[in-house]
Amino acid sequence: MTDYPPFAVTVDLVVLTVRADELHLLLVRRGIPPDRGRWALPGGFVGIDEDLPDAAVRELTEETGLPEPAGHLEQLGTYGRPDRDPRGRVVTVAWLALLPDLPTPVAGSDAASAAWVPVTRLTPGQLAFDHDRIVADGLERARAKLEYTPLASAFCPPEFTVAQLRAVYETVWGTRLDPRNFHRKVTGTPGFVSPAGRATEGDRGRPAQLFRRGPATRLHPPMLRPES
Amino acid sequence: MTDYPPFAVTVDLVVLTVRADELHLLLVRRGIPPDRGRWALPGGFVGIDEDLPDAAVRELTEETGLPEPAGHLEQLGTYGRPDRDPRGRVVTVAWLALLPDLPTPVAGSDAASAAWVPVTRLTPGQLAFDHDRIVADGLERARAKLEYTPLASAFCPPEFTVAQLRAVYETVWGTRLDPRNFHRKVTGTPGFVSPAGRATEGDRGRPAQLFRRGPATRLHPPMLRPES
DNA sequence: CCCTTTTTCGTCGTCTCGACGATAACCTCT
DNA sequence: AGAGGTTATCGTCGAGACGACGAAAAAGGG
Repeated sequence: MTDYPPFAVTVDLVVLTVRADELHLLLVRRGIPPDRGRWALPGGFVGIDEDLPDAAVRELTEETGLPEPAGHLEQLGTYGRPDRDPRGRVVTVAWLALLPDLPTPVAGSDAASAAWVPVTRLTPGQLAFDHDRIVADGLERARAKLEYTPLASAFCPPEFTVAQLRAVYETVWGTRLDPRNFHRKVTGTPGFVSPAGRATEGDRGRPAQLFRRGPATRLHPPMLRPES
Repeated sequence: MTDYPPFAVTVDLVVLTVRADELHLLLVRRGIPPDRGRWALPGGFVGIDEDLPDAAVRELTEETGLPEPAGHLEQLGTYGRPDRDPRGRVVTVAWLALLPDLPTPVAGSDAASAAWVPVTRLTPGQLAFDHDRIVADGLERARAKLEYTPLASAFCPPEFTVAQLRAVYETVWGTRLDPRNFHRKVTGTPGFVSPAGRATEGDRGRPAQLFRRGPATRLHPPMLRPES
């Protein structure tokens, strides 16, 4: 190993959630150089004996303060431009996490100042390193995955209504969907959701049936987002 | 940088092509330990000042002997289990390449023994390191991408017929497709292919129109593979 | 000239989707 | 209690896409 170029390897997390009908991204304010004081993706160095998914889960639980990641976590991509980190050659493995809106406040161990930021309020050049591009890739991946997977339910609590699921699609895609056609599509696609048997109470309007995530891993046929 | 765990970073390539109505994978026989003499994915270490896509393109051109990668190259995923390489902590960034059938023989600089192997002849445990899993992920990615992108044309020469494109789908998916419906779908999807104006000569049957790749980057609606 | 092969164009029933009407089942306010 | 508002759920209808298949066009080989 002595004659191979030495790299540092990190994980960075694009953590998304839907709250108040807006798509939010988890950011931390950097407490150490470089880019001290700027907003960045949560992440950190991978341990020398640590597997990559383990490192991602560790960072996620540390930053969100949650014992168990209830949503979805998948590898997004690896970014390693030679000049992306002034400290040296750092390659980062980026991960995409989709979480339900957390009742727990965001306060991890080493994230003194972490915050949910609406993605509409992100401006180019705002984030440290190449995190702008990583976020853009994560958003595009999330939007695309809603089309052909049932992953929208990862943004929802264990039991949810069709309207909550529709709100996820509308928020992530930034479009409006017809409630009746959406209901037909969701309940008609086998394995998308399975009825929980119970219904909501106390809200406005007619009570809605509660559903859980179905066993399907893909949507056939896919839920296509409206064009333009 | 001195206090961060040192990693080695490599790139590995899942290079696919279609020849003789079979999907083939490019493999090299390892000339050095570990796993000396076993088949493995082409790849190598990333230079300390080298960008990741550059390293992938470099390895691809070295192994295939082609000056220009005519097909398609995209990042597949990163694999970094702590025990995946006995030499130490090696993280590899895997890439997926789709190439037309090469008239050039496969003979790279440092690949004394490289070969195209039909994917049907791969057996579990045959490849070095964790390359079995990387190949499986690459195959699934390629099969899925044919559904919603026009990437099947990456397996074809610059000018091709509808039947050649259909053969790609049938070979990669391992299914049969109706020639008439496939023709309607391909020529009816805007931007999938654009007519080259010329036609084939000398083959059996009616001459076929030649097409080039169209400007579309996605297929709307997607080309769904038949179920089961 | 007939047969085979392959490409290309049509047809028809089925399925899905978008646009919308209509009804059901709750709430709140008076 | 009843009226009105709000939301969920079910139906209907036409347009478009798809699978299964027939048929014509355009070549080569006997």
